[in-house]
Amino acid sequence: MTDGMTIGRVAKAADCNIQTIRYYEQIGLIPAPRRSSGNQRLYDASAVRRLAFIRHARELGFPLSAIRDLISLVDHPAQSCEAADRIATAQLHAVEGRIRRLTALRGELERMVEECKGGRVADCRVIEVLSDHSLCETPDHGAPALAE
Amino acid sequence: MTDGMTIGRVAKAADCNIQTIRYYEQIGLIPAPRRSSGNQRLYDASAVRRLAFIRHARELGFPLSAIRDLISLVDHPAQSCEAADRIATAQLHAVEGRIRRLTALRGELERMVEECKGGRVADCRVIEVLSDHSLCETPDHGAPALAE
DNA sequence: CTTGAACCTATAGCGACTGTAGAGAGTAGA
DNA sequence: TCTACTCTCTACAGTCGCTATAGGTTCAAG
Repeated sequence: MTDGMTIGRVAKAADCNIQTIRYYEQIGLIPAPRRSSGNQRLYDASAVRRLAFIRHARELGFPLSAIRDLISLVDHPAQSCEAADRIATAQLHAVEGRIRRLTALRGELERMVEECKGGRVADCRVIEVLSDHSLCETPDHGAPALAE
Repeated sequence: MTDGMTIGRVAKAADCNIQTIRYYEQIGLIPAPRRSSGNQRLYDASAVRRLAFIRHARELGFPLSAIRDLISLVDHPAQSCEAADRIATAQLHAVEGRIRRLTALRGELERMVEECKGGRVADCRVIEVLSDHSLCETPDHGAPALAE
């Protein structure tokens, strides 16, 4: 019943689309499953769990490289937590940085939207702010560098 | 003086790297500038302003498609502000969703790092959370829609 | 006139997918 | 059994927003 699920069923169960599953297999993030006589992939329940893990971590912003590391921890649950601690701490710092930048950004966007009340574009606060960096008071000194 | 700037000077002035400028030209986000006798691009001050506008919007997380729309508004300043407001509001919602999700994640990561003091991976909180979506209280269900 | 920095084009690569084409596999009804 | 239809297969191109490289040309200083 749980054994021998086709890729479509797994995709639904793990809320992950089919191409993405094949992509994860291709880059070695999940193991290649066994095949039916007609060469179709057949998964068991553990594949669904792993995919759900990956998708959830992705939704939370972990890059695949970090997920790869986390998976190798999951696969060796008896060892010390140290590596997981390191990964999580690094991830925590990254997340904190992103929150800081996004919070500054939210303030600016709120101000823009607030002041843009049906005027004409010529007076549009949104465009004014975007045009002049000095109008924006990022508490973050350097370049916000949205990326990452 | 402001007229006839080479791409390198413009890049410095607008805090935007050279390849990116050529890329923006290629995709039609900025107009192709005139050229010197030796085929080098020569920009005027308006190009710097436009690039600064684009870079600033990018830093704020606007996708190029939204920026394209904003530019067309800037180029037609007599019309209503409504479209700019819509774009900025969508971006604001996207940013708020991201902050919510990241804040939830930060909580989990903090707890994990806290509880991960020489224990074993088998008991690791973050892995547990990542494995089971129901443990996490993200108020935001859906996709970010706009940008990043 | 020579050197070296800045510029040119064209192309490939990144991460993390998504979409397509054209073929084969599996299933349900007549 | 035949047909119709859906699902899956591989392989590869495209997405976004750049960044990097290769191999050449132009410009400005000494």
